[in-house]
Amino acid sequence: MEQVGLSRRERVREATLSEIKAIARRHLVEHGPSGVSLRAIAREMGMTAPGLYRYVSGIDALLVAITVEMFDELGAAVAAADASVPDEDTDRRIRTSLRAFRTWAVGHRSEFATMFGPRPHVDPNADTAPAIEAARRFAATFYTLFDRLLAERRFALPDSSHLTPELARELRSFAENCGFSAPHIPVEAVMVLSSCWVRLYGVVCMEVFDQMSVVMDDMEPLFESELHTVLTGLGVRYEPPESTAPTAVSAPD
Amino acid sequence: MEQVGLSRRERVREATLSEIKAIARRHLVEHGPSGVSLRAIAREMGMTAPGLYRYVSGIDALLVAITVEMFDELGAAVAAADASVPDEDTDRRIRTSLRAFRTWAVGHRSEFATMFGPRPHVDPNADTAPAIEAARRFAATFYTLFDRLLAERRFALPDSSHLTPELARELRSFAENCGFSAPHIPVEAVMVLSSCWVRLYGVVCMEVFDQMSVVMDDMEPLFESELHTVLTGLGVRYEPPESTAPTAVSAPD
DNA sequence: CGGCGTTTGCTAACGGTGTTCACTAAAGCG
DNA sequence: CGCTTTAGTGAACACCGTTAGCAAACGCCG
Repeated sequence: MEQVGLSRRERVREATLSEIKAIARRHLVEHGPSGVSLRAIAREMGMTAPGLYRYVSGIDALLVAITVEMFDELGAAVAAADASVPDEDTDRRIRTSLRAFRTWAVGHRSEFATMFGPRPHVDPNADTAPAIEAARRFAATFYTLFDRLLAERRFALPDSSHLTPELARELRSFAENCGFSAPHIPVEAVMVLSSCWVRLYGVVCMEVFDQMSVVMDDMEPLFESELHTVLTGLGVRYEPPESTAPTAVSAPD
Repeated sequence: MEQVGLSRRERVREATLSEIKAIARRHLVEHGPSGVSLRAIAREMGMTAPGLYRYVSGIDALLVAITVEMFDELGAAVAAADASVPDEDTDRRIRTSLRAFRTWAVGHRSEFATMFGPRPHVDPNADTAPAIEAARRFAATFYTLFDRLLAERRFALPDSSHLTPELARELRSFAENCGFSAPHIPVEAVMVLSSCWVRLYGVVCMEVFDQMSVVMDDMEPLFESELHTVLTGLGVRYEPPESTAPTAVSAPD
């Protein structure tokens, strides 16, 4: 990327750090979250564990670091999908983006779990700020799309009858802290956004976390069904996914 | 419970096994999932780690065992809540049961995470069948309530226009394998059930897994909001929770 | 080119983990 | 009482994260 003004030393340093993160990432997908160990990484790199401490302050920090990368990667995947459709076709852009989210998730289960799954008892000294920032960046992708829908007045804002003061307060806090909504966005809209996100997050978690696996072997139809009702409620036209083999994680060639 | 015809030996055996599980459970809530270790448990019991292998085939099996207990406990909590309201007041029973689910979840985050969170790379030799069975038993609680709604024709079945063959197939599989629906339940109903469950599962996961924590500090209003729309769609009257301090986890003892 | 500080990586060590094996001591039973 | 089954131990192996001290390489600057 941008290692222009870096001294030779800094360049090789950056390179080994990248290698560390890459191997960590691979171990994550191959052996699960608990399968990421400094010693194993060092072994694979032909060095010893303490040496890694020159690059990473500990295993927790390493996990945070790769979490950042994964959020960026997910964001890039979604953005790429979004960019692959004509700019003015908002409806298709949204469908495509959301499907890209699910596709990435089911194709990267371990990653998704560490990004969106339970945070193990996090000790206060751990600096998770970068990961949170990365998550925020990722979310922004969807905010802009949603903003567009809002601007186009695609859906009617729900009447604020069942919108308790407490909920309104939380939604306002949400809108303020999450970075988007520079113009004062109505809380009702934030609520619609939350509700939609809850549903899609819910299906995807169910699928990735392998709930239901005993009882249902392909979750894509259920995702599509949720997507359908969510989009409809948002005033976005639903269309089934374009061919490309029903679900089967496109194992081409 | 039912240790009637057990020899003295079997009784004390059962007792130590219970102690093991109890300590494991406590370590789980106090130090997180990775904080459960056979050596620590043994130490606390005044014995050595290998001794535990007389009772448990390994740490994975122990985790499965306590997962079973946790599902039973969650099921009991929900059932107790359900039983605490007059039998004929279906609406309130449903509200109470679902709120009991969330309350238990937020009050037992580590447990919820191991029950409903991502399953770490599960090696095939692990026998998770008991946990799955326990989960099934738990789910049954809600099936019966839903069955009642269905019998009372509380809500209109969605038209099967956007019900693709694939979705229908999966829903049928769901209905067959999950044990309820002895009478042939319409797939449309199963779909409504799935959709509702997805939403509530979604909010609760978001809350327990601490997504949003940066952006929103009390998730109860959002849960209530989802509950509202879910119930309304189900033909069940929504009522706000009965006072009892907004969220505050009813610190047990 | 030589010197010298900085950076890198090593070894050794401590304390922790799961798990296996061989063994003793106790408990139960005929 | 004697024999069998069982509970529990100790030692060992192979891992893990992390710290401290040290030696070698690197790169800069005179």
